[in-house]
Amino acid sequence: MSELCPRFEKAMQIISKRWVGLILFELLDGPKRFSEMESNLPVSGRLLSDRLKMLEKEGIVDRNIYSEFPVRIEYTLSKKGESLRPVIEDIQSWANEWIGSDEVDDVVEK
Amino acid sequence: MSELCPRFEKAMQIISKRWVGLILFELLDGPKRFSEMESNLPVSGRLLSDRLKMLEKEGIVDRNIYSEFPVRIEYTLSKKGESLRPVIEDIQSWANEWIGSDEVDDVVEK
DNA sequence: TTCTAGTAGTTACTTTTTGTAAGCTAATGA
DNA sequence: TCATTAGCTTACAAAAAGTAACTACTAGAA
Repeated sequence: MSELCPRFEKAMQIISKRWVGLILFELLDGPKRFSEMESNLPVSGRLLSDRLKMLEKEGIVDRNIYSEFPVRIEYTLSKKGESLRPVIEDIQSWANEWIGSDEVDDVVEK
Repeated sequence: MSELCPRFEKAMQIISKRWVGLILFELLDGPKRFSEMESNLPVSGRLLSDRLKMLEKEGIVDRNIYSEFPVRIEYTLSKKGESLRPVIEDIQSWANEWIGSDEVDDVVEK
């Protein structure tokens, strides 16, 4: 059926999953804790947990546990994740150039 | 709640909608007809139709009607759409560097 | 040893979105 | 009138997302 580059398809499958873009955007800024991301992003704990697990499984995000009191867990980008920086930055540039300030809270309709 | 750049959020909302990446990838190659995309991509007519309408509404895709026999309708990228080329090309590069040939048909699991 | 506070999730449940298949519309020219 | 091209609509099934309450772990206090 599809004759597209399968690696591209797989990459899109990961990156275009809902919330993944915003999670990567957060992490490009530096290590983040679960609760920090939960309050910065409009995403529920359940989905944040799902996405972080998926990204960890894909080798894009690292999960670091610090056995302090209370326990601290930080998420960071792996080398593979960090190398997505140009993608996110290009999207940011595109958005700045082409998305009008009046349409930022439009719902994307069919 | 969210303190992210709202333009970035909006851009991600468009780009990360399922199939949009693959549709843009197709159109970067040149004008395409509906049935051509339908057979090149693993997407059903209903969703292809939905996505093309959404992309047209967002000013990313142009719909050109040629009153020949039989009628021919071609989809092309607008200037706004064409300027997404770097994003798609970066994803392609990233995929070539980081997605192993053995994982291309993995399902993205939670 | 039980209590409480502070993370970091998980579970059970509901709602929304997506996907599929089949049939429908409209225009044209043989 | 019939086949062709291009796409739309409907009805239904499957998957994903949203919500709110709940659990697990640790450590110091009572």
